Amino acid sequence: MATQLEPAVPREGTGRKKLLAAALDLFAERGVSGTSLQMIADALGVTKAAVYYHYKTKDDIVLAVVNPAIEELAVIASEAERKRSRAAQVETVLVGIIDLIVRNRSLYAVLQGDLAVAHVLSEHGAFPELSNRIMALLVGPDPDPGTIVAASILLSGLGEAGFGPRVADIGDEELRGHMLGCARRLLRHRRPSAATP
Amino acid sequence: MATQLEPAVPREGTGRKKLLAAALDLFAERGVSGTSLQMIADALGVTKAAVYYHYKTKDDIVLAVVNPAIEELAVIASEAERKRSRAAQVETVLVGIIDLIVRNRSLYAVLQGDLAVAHVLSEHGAFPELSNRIMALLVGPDPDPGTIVAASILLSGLGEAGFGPRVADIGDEELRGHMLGCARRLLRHRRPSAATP
DNA sequence: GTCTATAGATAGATAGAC
DNA sequence: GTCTATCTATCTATAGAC
Repeated sequence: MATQLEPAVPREGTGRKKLLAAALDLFAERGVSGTSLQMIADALGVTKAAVYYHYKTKDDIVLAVVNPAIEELAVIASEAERKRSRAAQVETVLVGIIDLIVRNRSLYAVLQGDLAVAHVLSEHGAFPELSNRIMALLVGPDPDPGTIVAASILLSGLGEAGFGPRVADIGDEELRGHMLGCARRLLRHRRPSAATP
Repeated sequence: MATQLEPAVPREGTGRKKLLAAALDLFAERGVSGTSLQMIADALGVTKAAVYYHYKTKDDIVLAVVNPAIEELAVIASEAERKRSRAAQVETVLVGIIDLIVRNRSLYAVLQGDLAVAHVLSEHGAFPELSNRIMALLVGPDPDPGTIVAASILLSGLGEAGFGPRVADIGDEELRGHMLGCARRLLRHRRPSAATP
């Protein structure tokens, strides 16, 4: 099930949990490259060495912060790929991703907006492939350039907009609805020649 | 006039021009915080000290890279604010920004996607105010949350999508058209109660 | 599990020769 | 204008005491 009630990265907890929450806040505010282990340690009120006890490298912290979102995305993609109709595939991806974004607004922005994260993921994980799967689900087979542009704008825009200050005071329920509306307006324009079976 | 034939940051030139072009490439690929002055110097085949001859600080380089785009944005905003009808204001902003993005795809992504750039601009410039002006032109007075969400998605999405690898092989003319289509689809949904005079 | 201490590398930045 | 040389601060990361 893709829809959960808790955010992917808990705001409170002990040890690693608090560390990841603090790191996420800093990553979202200053960027991964702009965040030092010293800042993370200071935010927790501990020393750098204490941080290194939990994670061996900075990359490990980045991966640990971002991993819950990636796993949820993988679940969403698999769920969507099991649907038979194109419309159901698109709908499953949209509802799943928007729910993920709204539930944890800064995490998705860090995941897809930070170049340092992209760099780490391209080395340590299979995220590019997952990203391609999701894009393929959105645009379908043999997409025209217009659909590719629309889907690119949508995926980037949703992630960044969810974290932006202008939507900060919009409630989860309402934001979800508006984002879904935007997504459908963007993707549903003219149907190509082939009909959906 | 907002539409120019040359990109805002020239690809070739001498001295400062080449420096800014190299810096932009690195900023777009690794992020500002992930780019050291040594990398910029190496890209030019010179030493760090040679870079410091042209610009006193790293922030100065960031500002110099991003400044042409900001100036163009200011021209677009002023041009749009002179229009009398809301529709003309929106159209002027959309055409101007999309032209700017397409003409120099990585520059706008760095300008609005990099947290380090945002940090520098909030200290050294009046970019937040300009950003608010453009947003206000897009959403109009007393915007409903749905319009704010749509405009946020649009502005973030256009910038990031213009630089993305998926649209890299789409020509300028065609990309411009698709982006304009997406923008109009996103912003033009239901009209509020007030009619446009 | 958290600390001190420190290594080793690299960051941004400066002085002054050429 | 571009260089060598160097400074200081900070970075990631490790070793080992408590």
